[in-house]
Amino acid sequence: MKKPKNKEEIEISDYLNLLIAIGKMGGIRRPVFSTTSELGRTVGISQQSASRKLTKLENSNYIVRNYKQRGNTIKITPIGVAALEHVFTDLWMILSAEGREISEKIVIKGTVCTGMGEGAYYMSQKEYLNQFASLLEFEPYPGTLNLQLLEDSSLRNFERLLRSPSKFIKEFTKEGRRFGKVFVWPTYLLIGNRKISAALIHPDRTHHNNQIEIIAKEHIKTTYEIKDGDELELILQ
Amino acid sequence: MKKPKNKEEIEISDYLNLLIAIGKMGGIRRPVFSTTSELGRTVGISQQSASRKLTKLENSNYIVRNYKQRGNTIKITPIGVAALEHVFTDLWMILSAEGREISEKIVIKGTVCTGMGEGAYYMSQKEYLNQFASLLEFEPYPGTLNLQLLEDSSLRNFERLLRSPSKFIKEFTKEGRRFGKVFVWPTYLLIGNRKISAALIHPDRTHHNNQIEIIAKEHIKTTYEIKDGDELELILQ
DNA sequence: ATTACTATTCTACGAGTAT
DNA sequence: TATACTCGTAGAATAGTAA
Repeated sequence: MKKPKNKEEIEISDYLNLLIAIGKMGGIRRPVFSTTSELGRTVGISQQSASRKLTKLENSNYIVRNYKQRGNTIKITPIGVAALEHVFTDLWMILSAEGREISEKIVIKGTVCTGMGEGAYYMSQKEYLNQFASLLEFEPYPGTLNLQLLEDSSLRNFERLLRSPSKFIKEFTKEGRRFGKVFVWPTYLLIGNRKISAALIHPDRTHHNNQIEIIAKEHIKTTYEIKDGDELELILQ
Repeated sequence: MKKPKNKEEIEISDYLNLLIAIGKMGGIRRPVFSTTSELGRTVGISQQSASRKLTKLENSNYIVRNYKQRGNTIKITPIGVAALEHVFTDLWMILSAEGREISEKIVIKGTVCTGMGEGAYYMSQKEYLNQFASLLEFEPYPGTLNLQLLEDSSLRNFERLLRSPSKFIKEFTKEGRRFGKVFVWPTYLLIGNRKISAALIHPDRTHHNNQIEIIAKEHIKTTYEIKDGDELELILQ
């Protein structure tokens, strides 16, 4: 029988080592098998403490686990991943800040331009659209907004973004044609003083030029009266 | 092995929030001014706790600070930055892995050299030997193999290792002489295509030079016909 | 083997306060 | 104001052990 989940507030840093240890086993992508003794040994605490901490992580919905005969299968939940990503972002921000100012947010700035129409073609495939919808908080408009990156800092942030954690949609084949994997980073698009939920998408983590593609719920250009050459900012979450 | 000192050990995760808060103020690049009350408020602890934690961070060389009339100027030291980077790298690794096994091998490379014979002296104490045996999968030979680290990457990995979770053997007193705490990291020693279970031992998490000490089941030099100057690799688990 | 309970030890927190 | 001490206490960690 499932135990009742009493929502509990925990301080992530008290559990960071344990979560990282589980993550290193692969617990972010799939359930991994371990025991409280092994985990305790790994992070330098007792079996009992590991047990207690696992219980707390479970009650706070940071992990789910199934007890097997000799141990647990443990998987970090999206909530747990989000907590880890939050720490990651903080560290990224302060470790990569150059010069004096630490900006509260990581920003990618660019000017609106017109792409080759490929974005619209791909985004018109319902397999892509459905997957994007399941990853994001919105159903994207079947087209992309292209931004040309100008400043070095934006390019660097983009490169860094490519190496940072992301969701992605799976490749699929349709009518003999292969549609590849696409990585997705949820962001906000700053338009005037409005903050629009959006996502930066990119097919490849290892290559890029200075142009990026963005999807959002609406067709940005018409909905917000944006035209080529306008400068927009993307705020990473 | 150097005579172990009674130096203050801290667990980075207990101080992560505070270090991140200081980092957000810019404390990685320059000394920043703050008070214990302000820092406490920022991370949700009391002024007293912030004060105590700052003192510990200082004693562990994670920060330096100067007391002014109404607060401190605080700067995170390279050691502190390395600790933050270590957490960052861990998170980066596990959050960016795509369905694959996490298997980034961390390697420390060095050339065999002859130590001062202290290692053999310490390792000849049965209290040490017994404790090592209980922590490791083997009963160590009562002596150490010394490696001189040459490459920057090896030194960096060693520094990182020092800040990572470890087992340790407890200090003890014998015939009026104090034998200190020693930290232990199980590793593998690569000799040709053989992978020997070994352990890196070090008396101090906060200080090091470019020489490391390794223990294994056998006397490495005679068993594997190793001589001074030979280059060996240590693979961290 | 495990997990995780209870009892006990111990550490870390914050209140009060000296400087 | 500051920092940082002492100290009572809450809760975290571990030992012992049941299931």
